[in-house]
Amino acid sequence: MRATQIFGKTLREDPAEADSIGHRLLIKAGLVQQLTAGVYSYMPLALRAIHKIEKIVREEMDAAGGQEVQMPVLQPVELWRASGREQAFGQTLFHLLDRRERTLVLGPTHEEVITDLVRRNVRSYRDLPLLLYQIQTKLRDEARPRAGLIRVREFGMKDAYSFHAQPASLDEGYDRVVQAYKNIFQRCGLPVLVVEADSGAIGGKDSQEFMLIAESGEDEVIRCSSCDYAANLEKAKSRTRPLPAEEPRSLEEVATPGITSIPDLARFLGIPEAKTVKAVFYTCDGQPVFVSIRGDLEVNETKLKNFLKCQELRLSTEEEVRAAGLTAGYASPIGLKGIRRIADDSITLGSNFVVGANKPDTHLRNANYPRDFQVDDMLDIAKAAEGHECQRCGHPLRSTRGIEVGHVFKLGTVFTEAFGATFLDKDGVERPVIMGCYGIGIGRLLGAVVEQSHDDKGIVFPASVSPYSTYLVALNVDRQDVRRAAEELYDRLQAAGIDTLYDDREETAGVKFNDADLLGFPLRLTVSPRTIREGKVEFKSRTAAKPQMVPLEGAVEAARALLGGPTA
RNA sequence: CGGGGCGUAGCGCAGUUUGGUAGCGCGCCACGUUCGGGACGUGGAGGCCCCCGGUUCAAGUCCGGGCGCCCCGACCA
Repeated sequence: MRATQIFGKTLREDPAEADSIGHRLLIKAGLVQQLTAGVYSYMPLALRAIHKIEKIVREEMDAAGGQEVQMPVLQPVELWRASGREQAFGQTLFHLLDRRERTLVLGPTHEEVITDLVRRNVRSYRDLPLLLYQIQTKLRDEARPRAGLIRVREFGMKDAYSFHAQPASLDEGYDRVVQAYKNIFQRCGLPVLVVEADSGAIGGKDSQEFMLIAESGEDEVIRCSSCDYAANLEKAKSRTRPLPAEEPRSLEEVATPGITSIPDLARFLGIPEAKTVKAVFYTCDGQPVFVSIRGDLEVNETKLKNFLKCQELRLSTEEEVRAAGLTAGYASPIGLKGIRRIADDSITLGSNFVVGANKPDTHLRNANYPRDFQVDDMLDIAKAAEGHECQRCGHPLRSTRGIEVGHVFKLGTVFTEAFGATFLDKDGVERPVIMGCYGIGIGRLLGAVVEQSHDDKGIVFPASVSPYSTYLVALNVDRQDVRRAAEELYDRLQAAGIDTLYDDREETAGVKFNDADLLGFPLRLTVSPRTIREGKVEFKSRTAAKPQMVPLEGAVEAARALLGGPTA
């Protein structure tokens, strides 16, 4: 492709509405353009990168035994009512009416459609296992699109679904896809971390996310500084350090005027925050829930929500707290009645805690579970945090941010039971098909690559996903000898299967070199009066500090060797 | 949904306080000079000042309403 002909060009100035580095580079390099919030057009260069990513994805999915299909974006809402996910997705699900006033939705994902498809086509255990995948546009009316290609409302996604007769087969298929994903990210030049993940309201058992560690990432990842434990904050567990054992003392009131927060309370009484028990009030689908947790910890709302199995979980309003007969700031699990009580198991790791007295300006010392109060349920609902101990090895945990580029789930039979997708096993018994699902955001992957791989001059594309492998610069294109040498080299590169963007514009050297750096293809070749005088061409790798000269006649071979074979 | 910011040429922005001919830089077109890290000169094209309504002799500017975009938070199978 010639730079004089390509659609789209680089920007000289930084775009105004780009926060992350990756987003800024994508726009400045002219790769993508926003149409409306969270909706982007892909320019020819970006699309070439996307196609290369998709090729890698297809190769690895096929190698894992996948078969590619394509399912509709337009879907009847009834499918979503059948699975219960019209509610679960809520406003994120795009709805529309057709001319006959039938409600359709724009697919945010395809579990419903694929399960329906499998129901119609799978009868016997002999039809299983199956791994089906597609690369299809997804639409989600996100509350807040942001960060360029990272969170958008319309995006390309590779989604795959596996179907099995036995749990062991699911485990095996799941592992195979995980390996395929590792291969895909590695081939795209992305160092990803596989972390344990929450599977959401309608999830199954195991779930893992593939995270690119990045400052601009939306997710918080907790990982061990020593062993390989890593998890999304939503899922992460940590070991809570027990407090030194003490003889239980008797309960006594203490005046704490105006002290309503744990930090104030600890300071006022001269005790560590861990010696207090914090009370947090939630409203779970309209029902109040009283949560107790050791004062040095925070509630992990995802864990709590999963346990309560509710649609909506939120902090209670002041009115709701009052209506439940509680005194905000001084609420107590002691003597509590008529409200569901949940506690984090951290309250057993210590004794003689300070808790609220359920009357203003007063707390109680020496509260001990279960001597002084009981709860309905006790489980791990604590948020892991930097500095906590790893539950596997005891070393300190670290917190980092990450971009989720892939997510895999063992769904089990949640969907197949809802849709009646069953098969007959060897014994002639009808069973629900066991299911797994696996996603990779294609556009997000491109965004992640750029976010991750750049320097102060621009993008540094890994060769595997670079729009072109080679940027051929001709300087002084008005000179016939330069023009001829550059054109000839361009032809030879193309004939050799090396995909090349040929900068034949009448621009100065600075403009061309800066664009070459900004676009970040792996190899830059320069033909100029200076080089052809010696019968040479200048080679510069995007990551190399200095260029080197290569004879013109050996240039194609040298490029091929550098790039590791044909690249088109 | 709560909080904040912004809508003026393709892009980045000034002008709005105090109403009076719509500007700057980059980019774009033409010609000339330049030619290895975002050159220079001369000439030019390009505007629904987000939209609707109001006030006024006069509105980019003031008033009312709406829409859009961005950021923080909530939310995010």
